[in-house]
Amino acid sequence: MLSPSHLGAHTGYHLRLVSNAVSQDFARRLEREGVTVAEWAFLRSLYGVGPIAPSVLAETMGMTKGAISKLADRLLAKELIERADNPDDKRAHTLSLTEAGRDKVPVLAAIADAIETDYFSVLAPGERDALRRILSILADRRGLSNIPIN
Amino acid sequence: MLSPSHLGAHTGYHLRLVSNAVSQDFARRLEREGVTVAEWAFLRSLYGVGPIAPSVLAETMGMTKGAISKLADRLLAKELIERADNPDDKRAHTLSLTEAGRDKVPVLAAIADAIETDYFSVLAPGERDALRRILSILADRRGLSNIPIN
DNA sequence: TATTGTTATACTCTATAACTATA
DNA sequence: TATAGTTATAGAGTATAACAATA
Repeated sequence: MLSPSHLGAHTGYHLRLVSNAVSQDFARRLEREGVTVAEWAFLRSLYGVGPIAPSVLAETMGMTKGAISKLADRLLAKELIERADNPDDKRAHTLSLTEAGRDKVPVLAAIADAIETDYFSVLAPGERDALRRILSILADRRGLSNIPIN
Repeated sequence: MLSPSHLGAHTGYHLRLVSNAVSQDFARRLEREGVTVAEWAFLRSLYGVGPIAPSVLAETMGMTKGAISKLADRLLAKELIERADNPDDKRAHTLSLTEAGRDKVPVLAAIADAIETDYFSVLAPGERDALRRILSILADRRGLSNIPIN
């Protein structure tokens, strides 16, 4: 090899470039609503379902129990979620949205929708479909199902 | 709207899902060489060019001066870069690769190449081209040129 | 006064592991 | 012993701002 490949030679570089821009913009807009991207994913995961154990959330969100605990602490402090004891197992408990949390989800979803439009409406419909299809191929191949936070 | 859009409804979600997987795998492999993704980008930016001022690096890498200072401190400690005074301006100085740093870059580039193959060779050539083209459209539209770190 | 660069502070996310309480 | 969850620690990234030295 004559010279080591440069940063832009890799698809992953371009992927991160666009992904980070979208995520950072999303994070900035969510910040005005007082939540982070991780908190949005957490709240959305709780929306429309019954009380969930932290361990289940850790599994579906691809985070450790410790990370879920910290996130839950913040959301409890913001009174967007609430904790309840599990009567069957005194070690365990469940998390669910408060009324304020339930009200918040559609507001946050609207922000996510706005980001989608702002960033991806420059693509022709066929292009956006192609992007989604290619990303699905890559995700499926790796068995990715966790919720991306960064 | 009947129900707030779900996490997977947004292209940005799928973008982060794949981008994070690639980056985290890349970070894990770089870790064995004792560097982070940010350090790789830093080192590659210094490769093949003359001594560079931290402020210039901050600009090209899209990081603050403070972040560049911290990165530079780590790379100095690892003896992969060196600092030199600027004789024309006593406030300023420049950064450049040490011999060890120059030797390291091709090794790290090979890791980046391996990641490229591992993740993206599942795509047909036309698909990979389409992905690169679509990402370019999105990056150009936003004037993105910074080096993505996450 | 403005600029170069360092340093300090603070916050998010990540990972590991020690720990408590209960099973 | 094993499991549910919390808490502690540490590292990497982000951002803002105070600061020293020099222009």
